[in-house]
Amino acid sequence: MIGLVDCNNFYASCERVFRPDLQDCPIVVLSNNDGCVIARSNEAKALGIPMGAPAFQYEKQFDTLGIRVFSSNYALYGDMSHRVMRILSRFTPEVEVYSIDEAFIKLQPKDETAETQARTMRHTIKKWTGIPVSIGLAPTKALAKVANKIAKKFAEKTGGVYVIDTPLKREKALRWTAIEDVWGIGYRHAARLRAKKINTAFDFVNLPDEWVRKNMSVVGLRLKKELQGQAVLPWEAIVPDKKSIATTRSFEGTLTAFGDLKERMATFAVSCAEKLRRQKSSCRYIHVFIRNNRYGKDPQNIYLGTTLCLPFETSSSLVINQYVQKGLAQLFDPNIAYKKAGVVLMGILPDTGRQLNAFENEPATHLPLMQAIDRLNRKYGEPKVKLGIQDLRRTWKMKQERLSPKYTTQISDILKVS
DNA sequence: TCTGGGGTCCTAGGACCC
DNA sequence: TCTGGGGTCCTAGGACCC
Repeated sequence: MIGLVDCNNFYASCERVFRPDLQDCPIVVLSNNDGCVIARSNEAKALGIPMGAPAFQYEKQFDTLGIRVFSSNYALYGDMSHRVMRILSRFTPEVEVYSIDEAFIKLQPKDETAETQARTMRHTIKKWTGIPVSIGLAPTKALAKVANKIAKKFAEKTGGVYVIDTPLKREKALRWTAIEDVWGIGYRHAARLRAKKINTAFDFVNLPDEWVRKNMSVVGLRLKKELQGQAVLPWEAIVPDKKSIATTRSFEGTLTAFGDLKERMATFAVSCAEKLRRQKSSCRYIHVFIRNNRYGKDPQNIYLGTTLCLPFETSSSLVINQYVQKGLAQLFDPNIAYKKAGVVLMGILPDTGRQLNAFENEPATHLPLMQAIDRLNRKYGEPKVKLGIQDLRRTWKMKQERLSPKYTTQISDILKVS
């Protein structure tokens, strides 16, 4: 039996763990730069705050409706996520972490049914971390997703756990699931299917294979089989290496000065390189982009981007930044107010099995230096060792006006009980 | 004034190979 | 009249996920 464990309103629930006074309060959590709403408690959903709502447009409603607003606190969410995942692995060795707040699990029938095991799991997670979860059980991943939705939607009746284990329950569940709520059906396919009078998951699985294959590719076909109870999606036992690594940010205002942009891009380059070294890989291509405000009244969407090819694989912050700066210099146009920029590393390969270059003495990886820097920065927190191009005093801060304490990862933020 | 960030997979078509 | 067959690699764009 495959289970999908999903933390309910994860970010909002994390904020609540250390603030029991907010138990029944509506809560929203904002994206980076306090831009838009990316998580809502049930109460906030009931008050009609949509996902993705721009914060500045909803300030008044937050205020009048008594909605508590938080900036994203990824130190907290990441740590809470770890705790939940660790608990899961106490119950079963087969855990596939799917996202920060979701995991697939495989449950073997033991003395207890899978359902009973799931209920114990749910109880334990709540007790040990304070995070409420829902669990859906079914023969396939896609059906486990459906079961999970039912478990969550009818929590009072299901107690947060729902099992699809008979053809009858499967059909009932599929009839209940609106087409746009199916995992793997986005708004585009949903619109096309709706136009074809395909309104539910049940309608979808009754479409002919050929039509699905032709219009939705093998991805759609796999989904159909999964919903019919035939498991075709692979089980990812280990987290695969990233195939691309990006650091991109919107700026609080806009930037026009070349020097400012250079400095910010260097920071993105260094951040990407660090992530790359963390997975013990090197990259071959670097994409650099700068863009204006896509919501502005400016001439319109301006996206300047270029992809550079390195002469050898590297994970050196120095080399990567050097090429990022080269790309930036090519792109920069002084007449544009830049709102967002980023660096994307591609052509990523593991360090084992590195391709040597016959025409270079030694690929520049600066590995010992990089490792020393990584160790220092890990040990002392906040990048203490930076590149010369990065301004040492200026630390570009995101707009985070409503950040909660790092309750679980920062010693000075730990709650004091008296 | 203010609108996130980071990913994956698939397909079609062009260019090329023997 | 009739013009092969079987591949690979790369890129851009589309669609999706959390």
